[in-house]
Amino acid sequence: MKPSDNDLSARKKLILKAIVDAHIDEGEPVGSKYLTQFKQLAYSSATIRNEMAELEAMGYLEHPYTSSGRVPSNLGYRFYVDALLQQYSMTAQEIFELNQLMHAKMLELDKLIDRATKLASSMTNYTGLSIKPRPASCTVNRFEAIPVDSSSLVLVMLTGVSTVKTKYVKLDSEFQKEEMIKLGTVLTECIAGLTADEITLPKIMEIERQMGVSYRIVSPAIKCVYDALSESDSGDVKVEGADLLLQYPEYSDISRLKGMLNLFEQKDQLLQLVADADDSKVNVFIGSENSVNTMNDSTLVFKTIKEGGRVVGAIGIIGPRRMNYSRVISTVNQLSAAISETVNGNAALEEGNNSDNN
Amino acid sequence: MKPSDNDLSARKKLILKAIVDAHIDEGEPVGSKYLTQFKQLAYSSATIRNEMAELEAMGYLEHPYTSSGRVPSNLGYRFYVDALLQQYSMTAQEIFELNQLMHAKMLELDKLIDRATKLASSMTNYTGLSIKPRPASCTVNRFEAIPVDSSSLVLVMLTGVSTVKTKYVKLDSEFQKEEMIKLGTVLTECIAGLTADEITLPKIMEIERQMGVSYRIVSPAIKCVYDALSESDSGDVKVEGADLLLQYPEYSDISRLKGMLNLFEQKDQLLQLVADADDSKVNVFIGSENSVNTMNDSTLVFKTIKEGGRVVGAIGIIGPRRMNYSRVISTVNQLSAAISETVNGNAALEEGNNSDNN
DNA sequence: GTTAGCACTTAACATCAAAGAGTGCTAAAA
DNA sequence: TTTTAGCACTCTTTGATGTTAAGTGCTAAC
Repeated sequence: MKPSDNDLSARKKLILKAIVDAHIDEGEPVGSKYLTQFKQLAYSSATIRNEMAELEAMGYLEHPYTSSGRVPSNLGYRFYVDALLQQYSMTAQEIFELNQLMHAKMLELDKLIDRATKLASSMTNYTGLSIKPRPASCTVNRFEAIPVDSSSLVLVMLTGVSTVKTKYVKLDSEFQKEEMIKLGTVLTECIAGLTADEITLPKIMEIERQMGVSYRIVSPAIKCVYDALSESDSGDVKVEGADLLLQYPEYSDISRLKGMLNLFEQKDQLLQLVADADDSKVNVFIGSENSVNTMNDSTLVFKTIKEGGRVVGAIGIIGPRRMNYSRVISTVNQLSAAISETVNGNAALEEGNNSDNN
Repeated sequence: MKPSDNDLSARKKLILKAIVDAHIDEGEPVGSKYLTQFKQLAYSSATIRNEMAELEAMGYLEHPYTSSGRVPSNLGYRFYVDALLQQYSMTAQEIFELNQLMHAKMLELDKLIDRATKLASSMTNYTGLSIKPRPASCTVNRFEAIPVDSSSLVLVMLTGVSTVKTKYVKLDSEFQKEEMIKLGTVLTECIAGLTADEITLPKIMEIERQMGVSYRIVSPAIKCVYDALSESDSGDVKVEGADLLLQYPEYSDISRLKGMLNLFEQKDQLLQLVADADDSKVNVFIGSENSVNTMNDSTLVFKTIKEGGRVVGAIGIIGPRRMNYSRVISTVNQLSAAISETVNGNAALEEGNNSDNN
């Protein structure tokens, strides 16, 4: 907070906040006369007008046209979010729903994120984003091979407390069950904990050596492992409640709506955004602050979810720039925190207190 | 085809087809004069006008208002699709892309369906639906338990050639690895092939009896099995390319667009639609022919995908009622057939001809 | 420093007229 | 009997015009 950034008189702050609040409520440019109705602003419209002109000169407000009320600029929203926003506190109902979610008997991270996103969307009435990033350096802690028949097996890969991957492996020729089972042990021994890039040719040769006469089983299997580690789980973005956007007048403009729907299709762009973001706090991208040019009148709020140290997902809310920030931010924060807690608490609860979790 | 249904003179058919084609092309009501430009219709506008009036009386055409061109009614489209449509033949490019998809080295049904849907959407320029119905009576052929530590294990359930489910099972107390492994064998012995409903108390007691002293391991595991069989995989609908809708003028109308986006959110409704549909052919739901009232100006085309005898998914295209039917129908047909083939060919290819499939 | 007053700007809305497209009907032609 | 030309009629679309209302900027007075 450099003084130059924050060089607003208390009255200017009051007025700016009132304008942003009013614009969020009403959705329309707010004029000086309208503001005089608030008793915190016991000034004439002319005075407020002067202040507004100055706020505009400083870049916090904008003029749609020569003479209509003011609208906050990106900078105005930014200042509002960073400095003027008061804490939102959840209602009993919301806390109840959140607890419901968290105590639901499911540990699967994916579904947890999906449900939290759905909840976030319905609680805020904006569109929710359930984001599962491409695991940057996914590793497998343990391999297990399950023979299906003489020429195929299922490779089960345990990657962490809440994720298991399976792949069907089709073999070139026939093998004994024992050979297949051995494959699991050998893979675990040789390449557990490695990323896709670290599986080098020498490693593979070592595996083949250990498999002895069944060395031909290795090549197709390794292919699957490689797939599972890299390409396979290539990140996913789910959109919850896109239709909710339509209730806000900003999206009556077809071209703006198109931009938004387009963005929803470009999952890569969203994944990138999340990948580049700050892990430690709620991220708020107001209007065109981020690289995504199509969302000039929208805001994206999201927070990542970490398991151990690694980002394993994110939940987000996207809606009109004119959104209820305090509510959205607190909802996203609480929900993501709750998930992180559940997922990470997991390991700590090793001894298991009841049979209700699976 | 009762004669009464098909009681249209050759000329009426010609005119109806011309009207539907023209309306699909132009998107606007088509008038009598416009039609005279086609040389198959070597009549004056007045003659055509008379025929149009009769077609309207028969219910095949509609009048937006007293005097503007005609638009096909649902019945008109229906007749067009059932009786007037000529076969579309794919371009070399399209056949190439389709083959690309099918020869891609992935057997996972889910991803196959997703990719096919994406392809269908991009080939037709309409929105794609990737549908994986709630498996009505999912059964597990084989269970395998993988010990993780002394109080948790991963239960791997093989349900078919291309599906594997895994569940983390958290146990009440500590068990030996051997006990866990035995659990897999016992489960396979006792409840392989059963649906969720068929797992009765006697069955469970039998499992516990067979587990002997480790009987306490059964209860949490059964819970997971139950989850996996019923609730868990509760059907999924993915929408590909919702933004494509916006290029068609019918969706410039916000309320119509809203109906569509709303429909996309109500996955249950779509799942139901697919569940009720005919397995054996491409289903075409024109306008409000189906129960979904919100899609009066849209058409849904889809075909289910079967593995063995069971419906395991569907791919569909949804777009304006005024869509390119021959193209959409053939695309959906080809893609779903290709997937069915790949999936079902699977079993037949047991001996494996190369290592390229996993 | 604050306020009242007033001229000015602009969007939004309603009204109106003219243009255009297409029909239905009648009567004539084939 | 079928087809066609002609014409009056209906309804949408478009553009122009004027009016209203909201809100600003500025100046001068408090």
